Amino acid sequence: MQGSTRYDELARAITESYPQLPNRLQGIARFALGNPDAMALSTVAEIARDASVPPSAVIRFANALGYPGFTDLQRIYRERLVARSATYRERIEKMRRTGSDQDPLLPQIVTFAMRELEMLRDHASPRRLEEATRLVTGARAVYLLAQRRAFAVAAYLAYGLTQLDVKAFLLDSVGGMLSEQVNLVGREDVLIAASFRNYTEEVVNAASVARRKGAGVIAITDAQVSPLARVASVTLEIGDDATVPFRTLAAPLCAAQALVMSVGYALGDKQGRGTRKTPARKVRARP
Amino acid sequence: MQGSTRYDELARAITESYPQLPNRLQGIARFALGNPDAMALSTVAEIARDASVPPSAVIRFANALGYPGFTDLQRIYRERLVARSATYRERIEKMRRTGSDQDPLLPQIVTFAMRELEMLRDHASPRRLEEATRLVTGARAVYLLAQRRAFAVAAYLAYGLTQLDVKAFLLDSVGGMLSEQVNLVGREDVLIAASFRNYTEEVVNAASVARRKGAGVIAITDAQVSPLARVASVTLEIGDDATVPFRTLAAPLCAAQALVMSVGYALGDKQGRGTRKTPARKVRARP
DNA sequence: TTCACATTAGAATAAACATTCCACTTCCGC
DNA sequence: GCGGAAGTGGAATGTTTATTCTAATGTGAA
Repeated sequence: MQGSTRYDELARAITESYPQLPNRLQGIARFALGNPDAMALSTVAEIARDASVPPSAVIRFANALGYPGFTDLQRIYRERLVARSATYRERIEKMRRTGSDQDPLLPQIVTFAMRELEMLRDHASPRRLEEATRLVTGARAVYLLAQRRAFAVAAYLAYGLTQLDVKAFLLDSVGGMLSEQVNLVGREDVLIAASFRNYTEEVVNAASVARRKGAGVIAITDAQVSPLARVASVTLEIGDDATVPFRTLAAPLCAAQALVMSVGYALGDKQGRGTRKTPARKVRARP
Repeated sequence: MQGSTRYDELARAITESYPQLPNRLQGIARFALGNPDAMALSTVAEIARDASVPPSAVIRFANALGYPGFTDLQRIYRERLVARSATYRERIEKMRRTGSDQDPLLPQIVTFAMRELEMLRDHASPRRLEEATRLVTGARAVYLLAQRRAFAVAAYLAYGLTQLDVKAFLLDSVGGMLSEQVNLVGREDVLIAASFRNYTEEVVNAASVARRKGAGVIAITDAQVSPLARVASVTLEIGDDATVPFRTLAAPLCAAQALVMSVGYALGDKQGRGTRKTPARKVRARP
């Protein structure tokens, strides 16, 4: 990752050219350095008012720095505002503009996966993860449910939780007995269900049934508005960036892994199977 | 820190009113929840384009939420953007002071997953992906094999390939009949096996058997030196950074998805099920 | 003091933009 | 099926906003 952003360069350029700038433009330079947020979001007129200059001076300021107009200058400030997680988004934007479907396939997929992971990081709520962890550690048994594309998530959860000696059962609908399997879920149990657009009806229905029976339901899904989230007790949401042309499973699986590891830590603390560290290390070694 | 911002309230309002919203507006609601930065900075036309709706629908969306126009709605998103960059600055400050890795769990996992994806991108060989694709498209049937942690990869491949009308069978060892299942693999078939450290013996053995019987074997594994790679016809390797303290499934699954999509393109071209573009788009829509 | 030239303010203009309107379609209750 | 209401897309509209232009003002050298 590079050390200096376009904004950093701009700020340096303003500072350096400041002495050569005409009077009025110096005033704007001071304003720009001191109010980058305003530069990003205000209109020329507003900035002019706040910096006590006429609007045209603001344009001339942009010109003096080598930009064709204020709009181009403002772009830098806006970038900075969203810079905290825009790296992969920008890359995707660029791919769309250049229309480079000719990139090798795998780098493309990796880029989209990265973007999804960024979304996950930004949307993730530690509180919800805690709640989910509490549900799992307090449950008599944990049932895992997902179909089609999302099935991999349930499969991983079954593996991970079983490794922690949690009683985890994969509702795999072998023999077409999904509804019978769902009936196993009782008041003291927890169901973890994963589903993404377009949401598999059976999964949503099953989650709904489990909830009505008094079981805790943890949803791993792409947005709060997903039908699965609506019937869940806790939702771990992945986030949904419309500019990503297709989905990977990277983010859902990381969310699942976070849950497994969080449960691992919690059990290590509670049951005192060794020190606070020891079980944790065990968990970290093979999650 | 205050409990809830105007943006939080807005997000909640969108989530709650979502079910009552008309179709088009639901699409915008999803976009708005998933792309708050875009909502803050883009124009109506840009948002409309990215959310695949006409511009007027964006206005109607704002109206539906009780705002006189989009401009007023956007104000909320801009507030958030400014507030957010402030707290982020604080966070950096704090991290520098404490110099600690005491991040919440999920951001940590995401960081490691991203590192793995970078490794995958750097190690990926387009040529090997092509070879694997050729094997799959030329096979009578494709068998998927993986155990324990890697099972999710096989599960995904089974789903993805089946979607493409490839005859794909998941060797799930139900009933403990793995060795019998492996005997199904014949000279004209292909076995895709996934395994990572520490390599599951059964998987390596099964791959070895399949190879001796004349079947093509595609390995998804972490390095060329893996015992699985040694018996494979083609290896898609993930790469292995020793500094990453634990593994995620992000990279293996992206590799699997690359294979699925590559097969999808190849079949689209070969079988001429529509134009060059049509099947590709279908694949991209739900990979 | 005067000329030449850069600087400036504010009006004029052009571009971008949000918003409205209307014809058309879809959906729902009867 | 039928009528009405709700939803939808796209063109037309009016507003906001950036930018340009011009006349006026300040500034420094001769």
